[in-house]
Amino acid sequence: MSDNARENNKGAMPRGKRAAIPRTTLQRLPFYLRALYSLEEEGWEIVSSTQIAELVGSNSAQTRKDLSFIGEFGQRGVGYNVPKLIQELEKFLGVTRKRKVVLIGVGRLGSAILLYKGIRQRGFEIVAAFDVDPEKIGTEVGGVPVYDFNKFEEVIGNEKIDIAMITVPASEAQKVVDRIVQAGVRSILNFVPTPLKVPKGIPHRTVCLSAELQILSYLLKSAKPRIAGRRRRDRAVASERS
Amino acid sequence: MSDNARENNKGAMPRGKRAAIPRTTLQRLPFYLRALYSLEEEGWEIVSSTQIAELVGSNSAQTRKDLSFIGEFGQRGVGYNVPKLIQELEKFLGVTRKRKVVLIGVGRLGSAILLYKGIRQRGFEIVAAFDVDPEKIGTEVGGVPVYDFNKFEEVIGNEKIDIAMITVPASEAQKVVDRIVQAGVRSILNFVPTPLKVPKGIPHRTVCLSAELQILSYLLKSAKPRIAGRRRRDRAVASERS
DNA sequence: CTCTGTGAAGTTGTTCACAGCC
DNA sequence: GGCTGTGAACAACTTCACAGAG
Repeated sequence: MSDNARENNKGAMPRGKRAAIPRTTLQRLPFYLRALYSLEEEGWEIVSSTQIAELVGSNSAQTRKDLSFIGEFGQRGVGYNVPKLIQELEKFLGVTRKRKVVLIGVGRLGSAILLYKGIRQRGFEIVAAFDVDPEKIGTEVGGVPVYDFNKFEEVIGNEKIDIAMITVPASEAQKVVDRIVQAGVRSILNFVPTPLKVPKGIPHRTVCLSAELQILSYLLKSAKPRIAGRRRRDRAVASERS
Repeated sequence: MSDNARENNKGAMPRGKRAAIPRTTLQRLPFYLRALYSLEEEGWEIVSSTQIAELVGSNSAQTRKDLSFIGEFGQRGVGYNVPKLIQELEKFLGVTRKRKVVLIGVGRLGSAILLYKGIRQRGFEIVAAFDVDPEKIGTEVGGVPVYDFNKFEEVIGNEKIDIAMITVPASEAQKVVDRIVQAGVRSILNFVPTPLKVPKGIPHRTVCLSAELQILSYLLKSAKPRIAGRRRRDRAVASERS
C-alpha cells in the first residue's frame, strides 16, 4: 500500500534543473497514467483536464497543476494529446527504461505477484525470485526462476537491481532488507507488515493490507448510513479514492 | 494502493464533537499501531513518542501531534502506556467491533489474500468470498467459503458488510462495484488497476502495485547513486516510507 | 531533568480566477 | 466559446518551541 507514513517531501529533488515535484503530485501521476491508458483504449485522441480528473476522482485544476509540473504538454483551447501525454508521463516516471525487479519470499502473496501480468506490461521486468525453501528453489513461478536467497549476491552478480519486492515472514524482513541493500539493491517495495529500518537514500514504500482496512474501518464510523430505498442522487460521482 | 488520488480532507467528518482528524494523520495511525504491537511484543510497558517515531520513520513532534488528535493518553515526563495506547488506537479506528469483510474474485491475488492470516488477527472477519467460476464455487479457500457472485444479495442476506475487497479482472470491476454498492456494502478496498466510479458516501481505497512501482521508479532517478564501498554513514535512519 | 500536549510559526499543497491561445 | 497554464489567495499540514506535569 503506498508511502504511508512520511508522505511529505523530504529530499528527493531530481538533479535536473526543474524544481522538485510535490510528493502528493507524484503519487497521483500513476493514476493519471492509468486513466490515460483507459482513454486511449476507448479511442480518445485528445482529452481535457476535466475528463482526466473525472476518471481519477479529482478536479480539473488539480489535474492541470499536477501535469504542469512535468511540462507543458497541453494545447490551450484544445486539450491534451493522449499518446503524447502518456509518453511524457512514462518518461517522467522513468518507466521507459525497463526497470529490473526481484522478489524475495515466494509464499502465497509472492507467488500471486509473480503470476500477475500487469507489472510486466508496464515496463517492469521481474528478473529473479528468491526463497530459502528447498522445495521452491529451482522451480519457476509465472516464468520467473526461483533461486536460493542465500546465494543472492552470487545470482544477481553485476546486474543493477532497481527494485526489490519483499514478501517474506515478518521475522525475516529486517535481515533481508539489510542484506539486499548491502548487495546494492536501489529501492524497496515492502509488503511485510512490520516496522523496518531502511538506510537513508534507499527509496522505499510499504503496502499494508491491514492498514488499508483500518483506515476504511475508521471512515465507516463517519460515513453517513445510507437510507435503504432513498439513495440520494447516487450519480456515482467519480472518485478514485476514499 | 491506498487513497491515492484525493488524499485530502473532503467531508468525512465524524459525527462526534471532536473536529475531523487530518487525512494525513489517519493514514499514519495504522503504522503507529503496528509499531506499538511490535513494542508490546518486545515487552515495553511505557514508550516515548521518540521511540514510536523511530519505528515509523517519523519524528517525535509529528507523533505527539498525531496521537493528540485521538486524545490525551500520554503522561508528561513519562511517556505512553503501550497497552493503553493500543487499545485507544483500536477503538479510534473502529477495529474493536469485528468488521465484516467479503472478497470478490478468487483468482491468484484473491486467494493469496484469503490465505493471509494477518487480516483476521487484526479484528477483521472474512465472512464470504465470491466468484463466477463454477470450479471455484462451493470450495473453501483459507477457511472462507466461495459462493456464486450471481447470488451475492441472496448470500449476504441481511448481514451488513463493512468492507468488500475487489480482486476481479479489470473488465468486470465496474459492474461488480455497482452491484455490491446497490446491495448495501459500506466500503470498498479495490485492487483492480482501472479507473472506477464509486458513489459518493462509500469510502474506498485502491491498492495498486503498478502505481507503487512507478513511484519508486521516479524516485530512483533522483536518488543519488551510492558509491560502492563508501556508504556514507548508513546509520539506517529509521523510515517507514520512501 | 524528562517527556507530553499544543499554540504559533513556517512550509507545503489546493483551489481560484484569469490571461493567453486555439 | 473552450481549454490550458499559472500566479495569487487560501487551506492543510508539519515543525518549532515552550508551558505544564511528573
